[in-house]
Amino acid sequence: MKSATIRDVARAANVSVATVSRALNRGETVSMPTRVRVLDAAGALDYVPHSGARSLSTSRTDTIGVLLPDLHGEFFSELIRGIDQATRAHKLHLLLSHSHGDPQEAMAVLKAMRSRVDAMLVMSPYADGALLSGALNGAVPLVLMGGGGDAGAHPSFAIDNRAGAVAITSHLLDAGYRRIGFIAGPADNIEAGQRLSGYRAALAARSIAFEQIVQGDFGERSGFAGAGLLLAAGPPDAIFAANDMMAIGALEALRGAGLNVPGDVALAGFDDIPVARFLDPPLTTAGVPIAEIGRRAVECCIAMVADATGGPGHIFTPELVVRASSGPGKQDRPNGRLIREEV
Amino acid sequence: MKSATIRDVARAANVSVATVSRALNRGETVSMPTRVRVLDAAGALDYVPHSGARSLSTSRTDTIGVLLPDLHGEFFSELIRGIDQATRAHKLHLLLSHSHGDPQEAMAVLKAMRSRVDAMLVMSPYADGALLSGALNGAVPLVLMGGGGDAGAHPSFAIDNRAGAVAITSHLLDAGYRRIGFIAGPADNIEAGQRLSGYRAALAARSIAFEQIVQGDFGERSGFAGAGLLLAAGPPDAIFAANDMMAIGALEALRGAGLNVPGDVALAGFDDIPVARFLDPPLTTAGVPIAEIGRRAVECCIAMVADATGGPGHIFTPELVVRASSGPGKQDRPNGRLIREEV
DNA sequence: TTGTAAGCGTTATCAG
DNA sequence: CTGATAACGCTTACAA
Repeated sequence: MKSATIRDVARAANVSVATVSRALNRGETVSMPTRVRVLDAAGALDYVPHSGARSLSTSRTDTIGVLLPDLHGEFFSELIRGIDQATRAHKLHLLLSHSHGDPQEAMAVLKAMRSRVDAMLVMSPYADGALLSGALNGAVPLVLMGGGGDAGAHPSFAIDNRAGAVAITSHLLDAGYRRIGFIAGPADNIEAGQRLSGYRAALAARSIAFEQIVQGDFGERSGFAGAGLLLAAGPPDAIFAANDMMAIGALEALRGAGLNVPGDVALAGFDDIPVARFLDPPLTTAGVPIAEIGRRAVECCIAMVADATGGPGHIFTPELVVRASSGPGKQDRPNGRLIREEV
Repeated sequence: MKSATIRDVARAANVSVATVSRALNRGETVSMPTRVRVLDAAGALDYVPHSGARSLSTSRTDTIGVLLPDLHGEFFSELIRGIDQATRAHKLHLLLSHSHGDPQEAMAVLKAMRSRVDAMLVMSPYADGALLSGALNGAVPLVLMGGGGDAGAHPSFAIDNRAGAVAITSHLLDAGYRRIGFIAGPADNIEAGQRLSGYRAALAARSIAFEQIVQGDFGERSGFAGAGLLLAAGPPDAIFAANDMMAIGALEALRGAGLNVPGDVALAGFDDIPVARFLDPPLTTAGVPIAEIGRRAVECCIAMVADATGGPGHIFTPELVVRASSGPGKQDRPNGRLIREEV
């Protein structure tokens, strides 16, 4: 069925298209009777304005574009949920895309989205802020999420990864663990770098010499492999994975090696994705208000569309979430037996 | 920076706008030199076509609209990933929204999206197919995912929930469990209903009288509560949750009650979300090719845009995925001791 | 309060 | 091979 246009409605209601437009939008000056006629006609014809035509005329799209580095896993699921909440609350549409971390692809996507959105919300964990700005070229406001981009030029909603990693590492030290291995995130990922730096800083602050770092990529699989490497190198008594997904993989590896968590090796992650509390044992992690970051960033987008400044963004400080995976270590156990031996 | 238009490019390249358009699109008939001039000018001006204007002219948006009942959890994360893969492969955009299962809201969203997309991909687990078709009113092709909608009128990509539930239940029976409790999904959810029906059918087929059903809503929390109810009613020796999220909640409840899985109570879910294999114990479940459903559905959308029919859709048969959570039950254990007593 | 008409940026038709 | 020009559907001065 061919869609009705504003002309059809005008004809049906016996008014001009201008009157229809006025009656349907901010009907400043339309008499009650005509307004009713128009609304009835529009309803009867099942009229829906052509958004392209409208955006051509108003140069607004009522759409926020979102570019994420990935869509995999609960972290992004949460983030999208927060973003969706906010866009929906403001009756905006959500155009979603991702770039497997490839800057070239990210630029291409940004250009492709540019004419379809009022603002862009980008999570780019790489040092490509200039590229992104270039692709957008000031055509639409840009709001950043995560540590990447050049936060000076654009509002940025990020987390204090370093502080979070310091908190986790210090917590493990406080709990008595001394040999703490670290499964790092992707090498060129800014947030991953900050977490690594926090791990190191916390060790240095206590003059702990033991430091063991393996490379991961934020995926479960790499957590599994990373834990394997750490174990092979002489088991640490705790493993700190730079995100929860890798911690899940590490947990699997520890289990596979017949090691008890936290009895033999304690474990901690980062992000506090929803499933973290349902692991066995529940995972100690750095809690990040994932959905809220999305919400706030969208609201900043909206503000920028309105007044072009939109405010400064915000850095969220992760909250230390202690669960059983970093419970009492070996040295605290009664009579020193390994828990797994008791099974 | 004000965006350049096709006229700016035309001026810069010393040609007409028609030539620019031809050179940039399927440039059937543009001489090499002019084409180069146009491309250069477009590049220099950082020209990006105004998608609204284009869609006004071509009556295509190069966008697929996606409406999901929810965005929460790994199931939808996976689904979106599959959808995104396909849209990206075809250089289409992805307009995402959701409707907390509220049919009225779903209709409103559909109407709002209608003029912005070439096709709609809807997962509606409720019996509101007619409403959806009504909201769209034939303006754009509609492809369904999941059991809802009226699959007769539109291509539908769904899973055989009943067969999956029969497979899980039969597997539990084969493993020696006789008192199998069921945590159901939302009452009005069609897929949930099919799973319930499969559970019952499998019990009936073996003439098992024991049947215990509690109401859930597909969320972790309801799985936790549901398991609590089942335990209070006299512990079953196995629990089958209608999806993995509820199984995760149930696992938590069992753990909290000091029960061993599968030693005291076996557990099974449905969907095989990625995290299922990382639970402890890994979860027995009905494997559904979540991402593939998304991909295939998008491809069907594309086909429908092209030739208006797009083919019949597809019913996927879930695969029984047996993991440790439904391992040997009590009766198979050496000397009949509860495993948890050994701990 | 209502109507007329000028854009908005593209594509496509039709001449040249 | 290229250039005018008419849509496409809507909003918004400007007139009436």
